[in-house]
Order: sequence, then structure tokens, then C-alpha cells
Amino acid sequence: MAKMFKALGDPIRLRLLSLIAAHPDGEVCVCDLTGLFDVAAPTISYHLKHLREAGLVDHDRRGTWVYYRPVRERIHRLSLLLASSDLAVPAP
Amino acid sequence: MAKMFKALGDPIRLRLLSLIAAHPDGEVCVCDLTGLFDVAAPTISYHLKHLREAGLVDHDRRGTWVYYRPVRERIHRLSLLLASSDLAVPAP
DNA sequence: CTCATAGTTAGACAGATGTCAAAATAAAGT
DNA sequence: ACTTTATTTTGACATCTGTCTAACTATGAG
Repeated sequence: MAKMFKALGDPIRLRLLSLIAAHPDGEVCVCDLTGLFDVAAPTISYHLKHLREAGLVDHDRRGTWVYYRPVRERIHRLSLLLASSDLAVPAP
Repeated sequence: MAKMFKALGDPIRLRLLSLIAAHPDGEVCVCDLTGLFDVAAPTISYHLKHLREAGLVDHDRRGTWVYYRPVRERIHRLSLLLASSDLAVPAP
């Protein structure tokens, strides 16, 4: 669980996941992501790998391009943990 | 936002927040926390400071003891971000 | 005032993390 | 086959993190 939160604990990765999850097609080509950040392509690749290893995104290659999509069930589980009465219900 | 996730990205801190948030009294004395972990007291102090600086917990001193409580509004906000349609709604 | 207890801060250190340039791999076009 | 484009891997490096012990601060008891 901590591993997933850790993956979200970097500004670039958090934004990457938002971009991937918000895309209308349900997936995003890496080529459309690299241009949006101030860091070089290998660094984006490094962060995508982190998100992958945390189980928050999935990827597959089609031709020369690689597409990433969110693993919504995993993201949802995080949200539930934070929303659980133990953690987030505002005191009555 | 990433700062809050980062704070949760360590197993000790995640467990600390759970313990603090789950306590029936709504707050926990540090003295009741240190014994529950395998690390020395200063390390717990270090992690509590992290949670504090991320705005996830609040603290105050009463006599010799220091009590921590969750900032549920902040935790809730994280949960909402993950639950927002962009991120976590399972595809229909 | 001194002492004991609870907690934090300071300093040191090994190991993890984020970044880049350069090299490697993958696939498609000529 | 060779080239070009897209992406990942590698190796190097500086910085950040988590941990400890030792020293410090704060409070209450005797």
C-alpha cells in the first residue's frame, strides 16, 4: 500500500497519472507525454516504470509506440482506504 | 498534493496515521505509539514531523505528553482526488 | 532546585532517489 | 540491409531519506 502512495509522492508521477487517467481515449502514447515536462525522455520513462511497478498503470506496445493506461481498480482501492471511516470521515 | 502522498509513502508513516486516525479518543499520545514499532523513539518523532508538515496530522502538548490527531479534512481531500472521475471511476 | 520522564533536535552515515548523456532495443519505412 | 523514430536501459552523479546515538528542551514530582 505504501508503495502505491510512494509512487504518487512525486510531482511528475502524480501529473503523469492524472494525464493518463484523464485522457478521453483511456490511454496515452508516451510520445504525447514527454513533451509536457521539463525533464528529458529517459526521466519520463523512469517515472512511468515506477507507476507500473506500483501497479497503478499498465502499458502495451503497438508498433513503434507505447501506450499507458490507468489501472482504475488499484487507484480506487487507495481512494477507499483514505475514505474509510478510520481515516477520513469528518468528525460528527 | 504530492507532498501528502509522499508522506503516506512510507510504511511507518502510513501505519502511524492509521493508528492516530483509528483511535477512539480522536487523538493518541506519542508515548502509546513508540512502543508499537521496531525503530527508536527519535525515528518516530521524525516521521510524525513529516506527517505534520504534510498537514495530515496536528498535535498539541498537555503536560509532559504530546497528543496527535488526524486532520480529516486534508485526508478526505486526498481521497476525493483519487476518487474523482478522472482517476478512479471504473470504466463502464 | 534537582531529578526523572517524554519528546524533539543535531550530527553522522548508509542507502535510496531523480536526473542526465550515452548506449541499447524495437519497429517500420526506403 | 540501412536509417530513422520511439522508448527503455545503463552508468554516473548529486541530492534526499531514514536510521541511529547523543545531546537538548519541557514539564511535573519530591
